[in-house]
Amino acid sequence: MPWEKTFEESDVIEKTMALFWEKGYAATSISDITAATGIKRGSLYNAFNGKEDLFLQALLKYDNERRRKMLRQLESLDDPREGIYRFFDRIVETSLSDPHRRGCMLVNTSLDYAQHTEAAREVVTAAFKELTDFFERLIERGQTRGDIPETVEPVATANALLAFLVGIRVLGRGVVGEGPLQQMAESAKGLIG
Amino acid sequence: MPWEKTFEESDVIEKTMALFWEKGYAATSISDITAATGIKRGSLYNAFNGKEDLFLQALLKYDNERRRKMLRQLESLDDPREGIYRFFDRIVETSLSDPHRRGCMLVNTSLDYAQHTEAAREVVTAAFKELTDFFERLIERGQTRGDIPETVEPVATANALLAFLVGIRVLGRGVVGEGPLQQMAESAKGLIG
DNA sequence: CGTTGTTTAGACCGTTTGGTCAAAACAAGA
DNA sequence: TCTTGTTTTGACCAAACGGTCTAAACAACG
Repeated sequence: MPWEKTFEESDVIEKTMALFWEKGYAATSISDITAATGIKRGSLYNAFNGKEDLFLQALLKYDNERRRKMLRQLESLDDPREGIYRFFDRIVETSLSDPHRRGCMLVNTSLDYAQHTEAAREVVTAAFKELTDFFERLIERGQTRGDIPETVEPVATANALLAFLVGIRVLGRGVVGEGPLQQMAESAKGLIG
Repeated sequence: MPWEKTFEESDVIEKTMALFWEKGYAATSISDITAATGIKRGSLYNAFNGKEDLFLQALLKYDNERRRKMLRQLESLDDPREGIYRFFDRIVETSLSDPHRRGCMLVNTSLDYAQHTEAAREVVTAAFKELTDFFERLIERGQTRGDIPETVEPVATANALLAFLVGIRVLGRGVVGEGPLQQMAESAKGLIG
């Protein structure tokens, strides 16, 4: 008896994500979303629970399809040090190649931390936790392989790399150009020799 | 013939600054401002040119009374390396002691770079330029005094310190606690030996 | 083909948005 | 005290906000 939806929910979320990513939560309106997706207002509210829910879905999609995917790829490399190197190369490259200068949606959201739902905050917190764990793990693996000096303290360095990541992604939104961004990435790599 | 204003413009800007600083441009409404200052709507528009102008004034006030003041203090120290050390100690301390977790208004604004007026963007750009110049200058002075190793490349390191600054201030808004923040500051100091 | 249960469309809701305006209030100079 | 030029006040504006709701459109089942 039912009737299939005429749109793919994940397509809507994908386009919605692009909006929240670029303009942030407060500056993105429901009308922006209906305009960008072609979905009519009523259908949107029939499929989702409102703006907050839409944002959470978008954030989860970003987290799954970008952050998680990237870490998975880099973790599978033979050389762990190379994993961290490539991580920062890709961060800089991604920042520069995006014409909209959207940066990283998780970093953007972390700045408005207090304004968001508990659910959204948990996504951000977990994502950053997994990032430092990723750095820490790769550092330790690099040390057992002899590629990374034993003088490098894994936990502290992982936190420092996180700071670099956030700094690069924020400044990459427009304040700073290609040169400085690359220098920052080189400094980050320098922390693990 | 005139009639003096019954409020101090700088007081209004001060309270307005606190709002924009905490919630950002888009999430702060004119009603928020009239509520916080007690100024009636019409008087506000009589004294200022609107929301964008209000934000610019607030940003300038922040830049002058916080960033400029801090750099001036630290630059007058005898030991330039100590200047950079104290800089990061104060950044962490300031981040943690603010119950509202507002971070740095210039950093917050830099994330919404594209959304702001050209005038506001110029303030941010100039502020960050002066920050890297500050780091660079202190590094060079530290090197001529023999306190900072000659192997430290002033320009690249200045950019790296800027990345740390931004990272610490963003993560200090809530995602991360005291321990990691201090570790990041220590890593920043570590860049200049 | 009619019933059933969902989706769609878009008019509609009250509230809030940034911004304006006319009239009243006012202090200082004449 | 009366004029003068600015400030204050609060009502007012159109537009946009997030969200609701009803009626029509629809595909699948009996």
